[in-house]
Amino acid sequence: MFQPVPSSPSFPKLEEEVLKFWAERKIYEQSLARRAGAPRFVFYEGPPTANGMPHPGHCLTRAIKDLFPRYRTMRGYLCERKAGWDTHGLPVEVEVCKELGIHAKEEIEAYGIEPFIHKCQESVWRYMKEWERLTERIGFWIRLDEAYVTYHQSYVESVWWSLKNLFDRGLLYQGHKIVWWWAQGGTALSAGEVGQGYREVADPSVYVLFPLLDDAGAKTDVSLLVWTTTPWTLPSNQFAAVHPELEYATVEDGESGKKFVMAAALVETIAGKVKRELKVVSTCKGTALLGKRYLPPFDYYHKTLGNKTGTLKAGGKQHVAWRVTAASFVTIDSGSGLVHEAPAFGEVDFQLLIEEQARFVAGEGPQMICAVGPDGKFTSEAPDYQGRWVKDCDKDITRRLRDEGKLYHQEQYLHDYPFCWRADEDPLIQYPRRSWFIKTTQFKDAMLANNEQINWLPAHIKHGRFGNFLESNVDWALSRERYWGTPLPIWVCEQTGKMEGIGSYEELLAKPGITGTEVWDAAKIAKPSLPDDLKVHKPYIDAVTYDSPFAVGAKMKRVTEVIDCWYDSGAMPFAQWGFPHTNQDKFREQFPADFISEALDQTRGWFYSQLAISTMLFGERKAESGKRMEEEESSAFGFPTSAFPSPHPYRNCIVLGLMLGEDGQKMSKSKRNYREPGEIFDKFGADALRWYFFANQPPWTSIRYKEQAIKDSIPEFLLRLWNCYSFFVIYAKIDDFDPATTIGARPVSQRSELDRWIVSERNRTCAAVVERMDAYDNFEACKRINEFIDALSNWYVRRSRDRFWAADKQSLEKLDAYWTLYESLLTTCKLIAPFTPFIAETIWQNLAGSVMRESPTLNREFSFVESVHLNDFPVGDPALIDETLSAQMKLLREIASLGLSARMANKLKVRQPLAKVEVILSDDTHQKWLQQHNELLRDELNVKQIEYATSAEQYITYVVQPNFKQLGPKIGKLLPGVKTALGKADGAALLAELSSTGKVVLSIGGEKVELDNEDIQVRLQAKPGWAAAQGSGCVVVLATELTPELLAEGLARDVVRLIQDRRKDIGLDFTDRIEVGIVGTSPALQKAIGDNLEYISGETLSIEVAFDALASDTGTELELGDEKLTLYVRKVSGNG
RNA sequence: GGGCGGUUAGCUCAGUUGGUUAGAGCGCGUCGCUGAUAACGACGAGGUCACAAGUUCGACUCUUGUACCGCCCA
Repeated sequence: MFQPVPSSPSFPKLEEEVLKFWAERKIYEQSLARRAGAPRFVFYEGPPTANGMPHPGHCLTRAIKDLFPRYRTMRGYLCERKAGWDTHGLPVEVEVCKELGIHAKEEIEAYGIEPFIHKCQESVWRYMKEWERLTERIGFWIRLDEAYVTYHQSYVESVWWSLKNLFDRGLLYQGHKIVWWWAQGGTALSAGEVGQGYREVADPSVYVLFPLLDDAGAKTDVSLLVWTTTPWTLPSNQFAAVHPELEYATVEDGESGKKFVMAAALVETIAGKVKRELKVVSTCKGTALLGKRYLPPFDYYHKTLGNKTGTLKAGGKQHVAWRVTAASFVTIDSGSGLVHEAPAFGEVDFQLLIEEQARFVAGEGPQMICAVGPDGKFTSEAPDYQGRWVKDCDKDITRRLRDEGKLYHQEQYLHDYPFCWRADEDPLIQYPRRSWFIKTTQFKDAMLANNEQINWLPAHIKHGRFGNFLESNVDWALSRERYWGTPLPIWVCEQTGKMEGIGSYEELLAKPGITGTEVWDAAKIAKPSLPDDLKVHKPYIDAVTYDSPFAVGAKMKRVTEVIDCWYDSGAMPFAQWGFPHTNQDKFREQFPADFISEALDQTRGWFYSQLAISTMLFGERKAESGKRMEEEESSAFGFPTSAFPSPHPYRNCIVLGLMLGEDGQKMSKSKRNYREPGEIFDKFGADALRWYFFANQPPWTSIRYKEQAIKDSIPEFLLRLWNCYSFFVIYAKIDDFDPATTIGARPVSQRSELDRWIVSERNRTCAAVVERMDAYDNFEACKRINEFIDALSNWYVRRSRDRFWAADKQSLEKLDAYWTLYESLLTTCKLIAPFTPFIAETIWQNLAGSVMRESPTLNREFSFVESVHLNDFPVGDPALIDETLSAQMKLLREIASLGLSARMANKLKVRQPLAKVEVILSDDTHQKWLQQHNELLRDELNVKQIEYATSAEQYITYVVQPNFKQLGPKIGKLLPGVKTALGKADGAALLAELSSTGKVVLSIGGEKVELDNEDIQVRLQAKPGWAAAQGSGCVVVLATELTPELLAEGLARDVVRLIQDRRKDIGLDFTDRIEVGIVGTSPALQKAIGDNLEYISGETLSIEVAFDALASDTGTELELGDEKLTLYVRKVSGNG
């Protein structure tokens, strides 16, 4: 028999019990075991970093990641879920630095790289417990004990293998990258860090004159008016850039007579700034200026290189620097329309240099000029400022230019500029650093083609944010000059500079003349607790050298860099298995992923890194000439690792929206605008949170975290279902309905219509949920589930109450009701299991568990399993779906609703019985069916009689409208005319014509239009003066006339209500008998009570109703309509 | 500055290839039920669908522009 159900359960507490049950019975493992050999549904876990506390945003990610694997498992797939942790990278180093109270790289080196690395390794697990608890508590089934970890040796070696592969294919190269550089700390900052440090500052904005040179190289009297906001970069000037399509003007300064070139559109602006007249001498397009040479403001480089030329690829020669070039980034929003270019100190400027270099024959183009050292101070190449911090020199440089007459104008320029987020006073500078790159640009088309095949949710990501990002692909700057990361596995010959890629530690050890491994051995002896994984990390790996194959006697030493940790996570599809060194079969089974999901911020992160790496390693390689990689690797791994069909490494990707805090701001720890996940679980439970995520909005909308909304999931969904469940168990226990012992359910076809209806709704819902969930649409699926629970609770149970309360415990109708509700609850459990796994399990345990325990025989019939999550997902039986019945019931509910609406509008409360309602249908298809349900409607609407009117002209008018959707494409412009004509015509007459001739002919603007039945739609409109309500296809009219009998009945019901309220107030049991006294009533009320005495007594269990005070009760003053009365209620002792 | 997304009821959000009465939940109001009961249910008020132009017989929906918000990048 079922266990009693608490009416107001503590969901958090129930959930904890479910967690215990899952763990004890190994339900997750069982769910996989049941699918052994089944087709796989591959899920990849995007590794979180465990060195920060999880917040509600992470809950969403983890909930979605759980939902679809659970669903697919129930649908029959084998879905293994391997956890993973992202452990490398700057954020980890920063955390450790914070702890140590240091920041600069020099400080780290002073502290010692070895102990620093140890601290990093320990730090990555700082919040692991919290993460694991969150993961388990939210019900995310994933193998935490088998998690992949990016710093583990096997993982690092997989990454090495992939990098060696790229290196061997010539796809890894060294170049320059302009980075945001913290000169004082000697380190580059990541984009995230730079973003944190923007402040509005006023910088000098200077307009400098660069005298143009003639063809012979002699100075002319015309200059370029060049703009910059970083005067300190002027000594490193290489070009002046114009926009080729802009209009430029040569102007003459009215005061000084100086002539210079600037953007024509800015002449007025500049004239205003200098408060002088600028006379336009001539104009030309930007293209006309291209190639013109000028004299830079400083001659540090110009004096030696000013006349240097190089050979162009296109033929001919050109000066390498100090000439006008074209750049599309030049605008007329500010400045002069000519921009000073020092390629060393800006990313776009550097790009321009690269493009210039590409125009020249190799080696003859411009070399990068840089008069600034990594410490942010001028080098000896700018002797006037040598050793001084560049920003400090802005003033001196400006003064000097003014003194030399090269400064045309100077002002302050307000803009956002990044500062070091740790050291507020240190402005960052853009600075070139040597860096390793991956030639991703070579795979742009392949990546785009791969992307094309991915199913993105929402769809706009494919060609929007992600597609655009791929279109503007630049080579991946892979290396980081840091400490805690996967070491770049390139060893370089100290003599020749030639390099080799290394694919594993073993491969390294096999090299001839290996030395340096003792450094690790010694460290391990000194500190035996060190994880062995550290031996492939700095500083130990750096110590390992071997004999150079390129020069006798020379050693191979590792380059110093580590790699971008995004590469680590992007390598996860194979590195999680240690592929190809181990687990080649696992990789083969688990590639590519069917499903991944992360938040929007991963577009340029994990979504990209995975796609890029996979495309390069496993994509088609016909573009590459030379080596036959496919053949080579086929033999090595026993199967080709290349040319996986697109898409890979993931097929479906849900891009989650960002979650904002309660105040609409980004969630941040310091603002405290969210609650710790743990508190949410304790207060509301994981199911409430999950349902809020799944059912309140599509997962990709950015949602504002709202605690109230999480709380609302409880009454709106969990409690509503719980009430149905509780209702069932209460009465099943009263009636001894036990599926284990009660005779079996009758076939659905033999049950009542209401039963058949809810069975149909149930099967419809299952089919719809499966359809939506297969399309990764949890939002719509939840909506369907919610509608079903509503139908179950608000119609099925409500309309079945009489049957549950029937006296005859063995009546078939009653048993049908129990069986139908029982089955519906069981199916609902399965249906909601992936969404709200806890409540599903709790209910299942009681409803199915008792049968399993008590009746093995019956259980064979049901094939109950010990957890709801071991079931197959219910897909719905089309044979049990009755669309007609569904439509009929919907109409019936609408009529009831309209009736109530009409009552409300006419202030006829439901307690007041009415003689009659008339229902007018625009379509009588279901009329007969409806008439069979008059009893139900009479009850719902409290009326004596229901009539379906045939001749209804007295109540309604027929509004005839064109069927826009049908007619629009056919008659187009005539439609408004048709609409007007139909509106003006007599609707009833039109319909009569239509039914007799089958068509209506109208003349619109001289054109004849013939309409048939399909071309029009009829709407009923209630005529004023009636208590009526209209819906889309029907009108309900109330008879408002109240006879004395009806009024008396209404009063009697009022009295019943008052007595019942009173019973409740004085805490009577529902079986207690009472005596009632009513004083101060009018004759009318007395008569009403007298006439309905039997009804009143029966409803209220009164053995006597008198019009006197009762001695033992003080009485309660009440109002009934306009009347005042005093009510006395007294319990009759001995239960009457 | 560029890219992407958003703006619908007091609040949080839906709105399916353009079709003429734009929905839900919460909150609010009115009422009902009183054997699911500190629940439950019904009904209602509340919208110039951010603004402006355009395409169309017809625009919340498509196009363009503007404003504001958010994210990413510079």
